[in-house]
Amino acid sequence: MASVKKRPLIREIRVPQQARSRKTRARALRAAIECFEELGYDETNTAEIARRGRIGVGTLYGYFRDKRAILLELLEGTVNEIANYAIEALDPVKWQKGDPRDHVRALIDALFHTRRIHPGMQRILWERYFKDPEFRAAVQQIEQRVIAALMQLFNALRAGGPLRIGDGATAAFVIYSSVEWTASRLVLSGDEEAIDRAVVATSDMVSRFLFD
Amino acid sequence: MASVKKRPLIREIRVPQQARSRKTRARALRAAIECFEELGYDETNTAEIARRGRIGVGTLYGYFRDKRAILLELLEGTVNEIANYAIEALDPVKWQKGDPRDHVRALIDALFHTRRIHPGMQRILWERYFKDPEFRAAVQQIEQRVIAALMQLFNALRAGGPLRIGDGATAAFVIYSSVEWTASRLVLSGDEEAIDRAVVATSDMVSRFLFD
Amino acid sequence: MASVKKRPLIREIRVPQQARSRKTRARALRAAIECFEELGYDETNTAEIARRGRIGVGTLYGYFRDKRAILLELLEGTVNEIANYAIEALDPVKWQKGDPRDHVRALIDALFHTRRIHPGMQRILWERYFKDPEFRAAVQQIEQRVIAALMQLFNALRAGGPLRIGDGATAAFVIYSSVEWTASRLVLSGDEEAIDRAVVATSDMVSRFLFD
Amino acid sequence: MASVKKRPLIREIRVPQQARSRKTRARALRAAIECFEELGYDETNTAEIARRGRIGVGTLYGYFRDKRAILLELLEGTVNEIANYAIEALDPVKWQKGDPRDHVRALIDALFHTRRIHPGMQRILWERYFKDPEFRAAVQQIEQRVIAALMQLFNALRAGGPLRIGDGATAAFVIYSSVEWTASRLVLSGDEEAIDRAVVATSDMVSRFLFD
DNA sequence: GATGAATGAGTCTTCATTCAT
DNA sequence: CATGAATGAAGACTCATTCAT
Repeated sequence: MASVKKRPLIREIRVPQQARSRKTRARALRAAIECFEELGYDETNTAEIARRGRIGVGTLYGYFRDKRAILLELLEGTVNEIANYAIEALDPVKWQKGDPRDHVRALIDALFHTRRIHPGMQRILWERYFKDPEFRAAVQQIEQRVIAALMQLFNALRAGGPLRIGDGATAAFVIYSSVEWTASRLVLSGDEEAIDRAVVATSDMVSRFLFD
Repeated sequence: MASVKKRPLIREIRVPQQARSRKTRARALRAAIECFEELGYDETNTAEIARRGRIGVGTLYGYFRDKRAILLELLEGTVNEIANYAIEALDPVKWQKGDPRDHVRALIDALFHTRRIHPGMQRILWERYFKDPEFRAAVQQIEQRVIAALMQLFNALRAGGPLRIGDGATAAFVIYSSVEWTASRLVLSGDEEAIDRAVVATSDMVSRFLFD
Repeated sequence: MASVKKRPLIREIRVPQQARSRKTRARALRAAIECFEELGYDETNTAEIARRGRIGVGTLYGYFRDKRAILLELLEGTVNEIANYAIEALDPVKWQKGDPRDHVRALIDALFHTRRIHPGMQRILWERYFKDPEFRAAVQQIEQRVIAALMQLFNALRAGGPLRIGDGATAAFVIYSSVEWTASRLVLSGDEEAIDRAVVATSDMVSRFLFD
Repeated sequence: MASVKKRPLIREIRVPQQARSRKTRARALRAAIECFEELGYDETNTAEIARRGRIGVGTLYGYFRDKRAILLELLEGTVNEIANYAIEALDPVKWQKGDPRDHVRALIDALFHTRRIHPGMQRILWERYFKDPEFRAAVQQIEQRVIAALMQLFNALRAGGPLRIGDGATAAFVIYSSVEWTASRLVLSGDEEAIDRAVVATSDMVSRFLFD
């Protein structure tokens, strides 16, 4: 069995306040990430997470609604982290100076190389994205924030000179999905040189799409 | 089962020659696609496939090694179909006449709209892609054929005038993954107008990357 | 299950320390012995064992790796028990006094009558012996201990007067297998008088073989 | 699942008269013996027998009531063959001349060495003996014939000089089971030299039991 | 007569989740 | 609070047997 089940749940989920409690919860998450990475989500059972976290299964269920909740917390954290990074980097103020093409390059380079999350989690992220509508909706909401930031940037850039794109929203989406996917694919391949080459190509593609 | 060890006895998989047999197998596949679409792969059990196909579970296992084999056949068929379509459309001969930008547009339009496979299968395709290394390898092999076709086209196009891209292999990969992913995402959304807009934007992006 | 590969995840087998746990495990074993006795090994399913033990199937699998492990524990225990009894009875010190013929008779009498294990298990023991090479090897190792004890006794007896046998190892094996088999056959028949008569005959046969 | 089931059978079993039919049946038996030998009874499925016999499964069921019937025919044939051999060799007329000890030796030698049946079938024979009461009863009937022959021989031998045994029936049973089992065990071991040594020891044991 | 496609009951085993201690 | 023993529903897969062709 796999995902997205009913939850007629009443159980109170503990929100750790004490230092010790926070630590226990963190241990659980660390153990979970280790398991998911190594084995995948479905292949990881809660007993294994508890064992590696040196806690009881019951304790696990004290901190998380269910197995899926652990994954979602991990995954949403990751997605948000990357999104926040991108959004910050897309701040129009930062693009006022210098060649926008260089900014494009720098951002894409960062996105392609900075893998804050473990590659195993990357795999699971996409797997769940297609499997779990609720999770997909959550991710899409985060993605919308990035796309909105892109559109704001486009508006700001238009002030400095015309962009080649007409429909900013669609352009933002296309650019976002292209970069995201190419990055994900390359992370899975693990080929560092291929990543470097792809940074160049992708930056060129995006810059030409936008600027000249 | 009865004894000690698991069966090394190789079950013969029935290869249908007779009309009746072909029909049974087809019924199984039709039922499977229906289930997978509606419920997802993991959530579909073999009994349900059999029931919808109006066949016995045993019959199912006469035609397919296991549940996974059913999915793989369906998925590989789909991936190949799309790949073959693209490869044919990328035939340099066809690009000799007319504006290459129009060819780009036409191909992307076709890829974004023509979804021969049910969108539910599209979801499962990517889900399995990240979950099942063996399947991933199979898909990547097919993808390589498309990328090779792209590179051949680039070479042919260079004869008619310089391309803006340097590293053809990387450009092909970047274009391929961008288009593929944007298409997949949009298919899932099901928003026809968004697809039309994305066709324009994606075509522009690719054309500018390649040509001017 | 959900994904692609079978579980390399090693299930931890519960080793009961607490009183409650010990009781649960014992209940499982008692239920298993009852089922095996009554129905035979292959004909017993794990659900039936669980039902009779008033425990969940899952609980069963918490204490035993699989169905076979339950049987092996039961069987090896039995075999060992009998073997240990025999080995102790074969202690040369005990044979120093009295007529060796009487010792032979007493031991065979005990072996033929003392059936600590249920006769149904006896049947399964031999059935598995021929079916399950791993189990057979385990039993043979235990048998070797008895045969070794026999040989030591022979050596000790030679001190008190010559034995008629030459090759001690072969004689030990022949005696062992003769007694073992005759006992097993008679247990199955359940005919008490036949057992008594066979004790006499077998003792005579063995004594004459060894002593005069 | 394994053995001894209900049979509310009505199906007519074909008794082959034609030469071709006899051949087909023989092919089935040959294939079955091959499978049983190689894989064991439970591990052999009817499809495999049919495949190796180059006949259809349906055909198989035309000649035999069920899978078990095939085994029983094979097994009973084997048991009878050995029993008949022994019975013939126990004919008192043949023991009139020469030292009875030599006859004992010769017979045991033959029984230990002559393995008309494949050793794999030997294993299955005992496995089924303990598993299948109906088969066990059939075998025991055959065994009774051998034991009866033994008793007749004893009576004849008493004419030529006193035997050491009192209860002929019990002695016959004990000797029979001892020899049978030792032979079976040794066949499984496959150690030719051990067999030779055991022939000597067993003959000595039996001769001393009977004669001096 | 021969065939082999079709059947579906039956089995072991896993694992998320609960709750008594 | 923490624990981990207990649970049992759920699922993939096999195979003896039948019967339409």
